[in-house]
Amino acid sequence: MQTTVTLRDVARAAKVSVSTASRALAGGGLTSKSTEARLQRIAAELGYRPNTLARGLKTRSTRLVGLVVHNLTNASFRVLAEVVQRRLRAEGYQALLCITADDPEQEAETIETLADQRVDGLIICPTGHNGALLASLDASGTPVTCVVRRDETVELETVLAADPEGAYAGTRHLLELGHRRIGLIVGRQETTSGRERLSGYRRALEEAGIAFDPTLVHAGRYEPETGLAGCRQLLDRDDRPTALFAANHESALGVLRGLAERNIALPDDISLLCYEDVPGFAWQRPAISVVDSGANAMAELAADRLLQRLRPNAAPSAAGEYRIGARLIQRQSVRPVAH
Amino acid sequence: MQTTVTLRDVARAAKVSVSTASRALAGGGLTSKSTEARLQRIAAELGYRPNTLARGLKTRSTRLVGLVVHNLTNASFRVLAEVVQRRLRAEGYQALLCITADDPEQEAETIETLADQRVDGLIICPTGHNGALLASLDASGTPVTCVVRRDETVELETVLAADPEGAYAGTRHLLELGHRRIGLIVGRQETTSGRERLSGYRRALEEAGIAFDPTLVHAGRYEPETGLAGCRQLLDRDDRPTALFAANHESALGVLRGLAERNIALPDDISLLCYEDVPGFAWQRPAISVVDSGANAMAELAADRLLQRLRPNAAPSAAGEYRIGARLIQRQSVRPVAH
DNA sequence: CTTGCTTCCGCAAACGTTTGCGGAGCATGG
DNA sequence: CCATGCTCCGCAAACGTTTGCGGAAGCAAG
Repeated sequence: MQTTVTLRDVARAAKVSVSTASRALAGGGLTSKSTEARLQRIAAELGYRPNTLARGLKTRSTRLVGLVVHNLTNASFRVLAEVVQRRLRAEGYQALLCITADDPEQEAETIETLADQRVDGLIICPTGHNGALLASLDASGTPVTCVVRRDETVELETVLAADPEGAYAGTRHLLELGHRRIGLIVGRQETTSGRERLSGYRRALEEAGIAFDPTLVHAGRYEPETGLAGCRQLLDRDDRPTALFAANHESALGVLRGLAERNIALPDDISLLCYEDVPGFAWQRPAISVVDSGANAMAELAADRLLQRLRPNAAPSAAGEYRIGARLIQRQSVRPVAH
Repeated sequence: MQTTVTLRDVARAAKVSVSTASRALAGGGLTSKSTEARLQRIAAELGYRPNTLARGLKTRSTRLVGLVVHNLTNASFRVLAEVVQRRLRAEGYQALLCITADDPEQEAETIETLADQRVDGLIICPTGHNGALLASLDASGTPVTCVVRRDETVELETVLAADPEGAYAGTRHLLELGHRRIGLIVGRQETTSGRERLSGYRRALEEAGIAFDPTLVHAGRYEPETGLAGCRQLLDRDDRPTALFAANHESALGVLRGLAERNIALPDDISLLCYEDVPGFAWQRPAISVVDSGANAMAELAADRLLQRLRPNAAPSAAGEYRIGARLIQRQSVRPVAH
């Protein structure tokens, strides 16, 4: 039961006042060079570590930022958590990781808790139901940047994937290989990403002079189960699609299973393209072609933006929107259509 | 720029002293029922939220616990993060997630930072190089429980997978199907899990009266590259193994790739069993048989143990060791050996 | 020797809570 | 009517910092 050593102890050992000790350790040149050095030494010898609570109470700045995501299995969120954590730490911040399971209620509770903790900032993938809460946080001096998803009810700094372009590029890739009937398994249309990925798909189709067929798209949650359901539905048609475009990596897993169920071989019998890359896709067989949504870059940018606004000369929350470009990665799961 | 409402404001509005306000909101029956209700109401109306910093400073208890893992891509760590976070929150704690990349230096820094934040407890997968630091934390009243890996330099509460039994069960499963040459791809022998998984493998072999052949095992980091290298090495032998046992899910990815390189079909040409389950394995084709190391249960137990020691009537750090049983899940990637 | 300027440091207040101690009010029992 | 006990509340100190303000030295110039 070590009695933790406080600033008073350091000051007493150095025979100076607490204030001098504080200033010396802060090192802003507020004390003479000699006392500064001396106190640094004594503090080190005593093993002094400042109490962040007390400091935070006084300075109104814990160096904590909240990071809230839906889960950690989704690839975007996983890399988001990893790189944000790393970037923040490099700048002396700590990440407070929270998981909402995409549930507005949990999200609200989480945000409140984080506010109570007096986090300096917040990076969040919003559900879209707590805009007011977020906005008031941001307005009251705790910068909030949204990522991956946009909360449409409110104006906040947001960094997103270039989903329309990504989906466009992906379906266009399939079209160029001769595919005409392309099944799309996409996210719920209440979400930005769901809508945008669908719209990119449509645009590519229309440009190619192909009528949009709504029965070729299956929308649902980003889970393997929707992939499976969508796959079954699409495969049951008389005019079976020659290619499938799964709009996220988890639904692609379901598609894989669905194909296996019916003994449909990839890529011989059908082509599969997937939105979002994940290590397993590169390693498995056949390797899955993807359009990489740029989760890494997105995370980096989100961290950058927030850190920017965390600096002393903070610009007053510019509610900008940033887009991260997508990138097609060709592997083995798509091939030209046979005729 | 809202001026945050403090306890003083509530007290003033209710025309009582700050202390009464504090007690009323705490609700321990230290005030009359009526004032308690009245203050609850007023606090709610004013939107009062207690300042956790001030509270922590006074009570010497933030309700924060550090959670430090090597990364988030490894399945064990991912579910660890998810379930620990969930369990903690259910009890009113917040998780402070840190990532060390299995680097002792980053780990040391992380631990210090967490100590500075005055976390109430720590759940950590240790590198094994900062035992002293952890032990002193634990001794000074901040319970530390290790998970997944044991820090052998020191006595701390630890919850581990039953690796020897798991590996034993897995290779035994293969043996029962007639396999005699079983290639093992395993973790570095400096880690507990690496050694224990190897020892389980050996024991099963010896029980079956098969001589242990060190050239059949390939040890390395838990990464796809290790799996690939190991796979190549094992496949280059004249007497090629009839089954492969990949001792973690990431190396299994490498094995998959290695097999594909040489056009070796699963499970017709060779069997593959994998330690650690991961959603993709169940969905992909052929579905990979695994021995599930029980990451979920491990995480639950770790959280339980720590929470237990966090309770007021805290038992003085019992440095126990807990083991989580493994479970064989048969899917499609292993089959009886052909003769 | 006084004046004025610089450099360095100490005093004390403040941040927003919690909590030991004691006091006021009131009822109860002798 | 007094002693006693109980219930409820306020005073003030404390947790460990940071920081505005003022004062003590030191030194140079007049």
